Amino acid sequence: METNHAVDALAALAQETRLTAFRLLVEAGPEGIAAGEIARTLDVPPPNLSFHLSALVHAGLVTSRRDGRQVIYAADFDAMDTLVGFLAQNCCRGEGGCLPSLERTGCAPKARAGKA
Amino acid sequence: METNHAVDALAALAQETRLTAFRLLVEAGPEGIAAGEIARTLDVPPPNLSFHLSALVHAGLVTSRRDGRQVIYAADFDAMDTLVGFLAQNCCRGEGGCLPSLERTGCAPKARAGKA
DNA sequence: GGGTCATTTCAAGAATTATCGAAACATGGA
DNA sequence: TCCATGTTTCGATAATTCTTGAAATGACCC
Repeated sequence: METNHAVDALAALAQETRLTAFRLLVEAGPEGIAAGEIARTLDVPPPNLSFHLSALVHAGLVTSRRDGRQVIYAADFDAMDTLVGFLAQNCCRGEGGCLPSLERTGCAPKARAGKA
Repeated sequence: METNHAVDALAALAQETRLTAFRLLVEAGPEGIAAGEIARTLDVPPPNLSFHLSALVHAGLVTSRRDGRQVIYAADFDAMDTLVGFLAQNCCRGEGGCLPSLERTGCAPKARAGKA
């Protein structure tokens, strides 16, 4: 991941409405949520939300597809993995155990017996 | 980690000069680097860099201490761990293995035999 | 086609953030 | 004390981003 791309992704999440929307999409899983429902849940005017959602799409963190009249947005989990991976590398340069928080989240790769 | 704090930390890293400076500080380790040296390395005017460094300090990602005439900045690894942990939780809600990239970085907690 | 719902685009203004040069501040040494 | 060095603060400007309401687009149903 290049620095520029990382800056874009970080900037996309560095805004309250967008971060909250993204968390909502992550919770919703691959099925995603319609734009209107996000707007209602977050109590954000639709044009405003549309602006922020397209920022997330532009940053590659979210995908969109049309379903009838609705537009469904969904988190791109691979992109998030890439971003977290980038940050991890910039946090500890590969020294094992430098991200102890990950133990609590359970998000790290499954432990393999004997591997250090 | 509250959403607001996460937004602050993300915003701090969502700028090229700051992200580059932070990577430099991570590479330098706990000993840190003097402000002037960072400015020279990044070829950024000192007042400009000072502005960005204080943004990183304000976000809690970096610490500063004076050493004679110089001010030494150092990455706060705990803060970075907290941020990555926050993102991880917002990425996969605790489902194991949702951040495969971490396997490559080697940053995740050491695997424990038998633990899944 | 006409009507309605869901969403986006547009244009303008407000707010925030970044950059720059000049000046101020702090430290150490002559 | 005076000077030199390293860094920050100040003030102004430039650039970017956010918000808002109005209008446009796209899809469905009659």
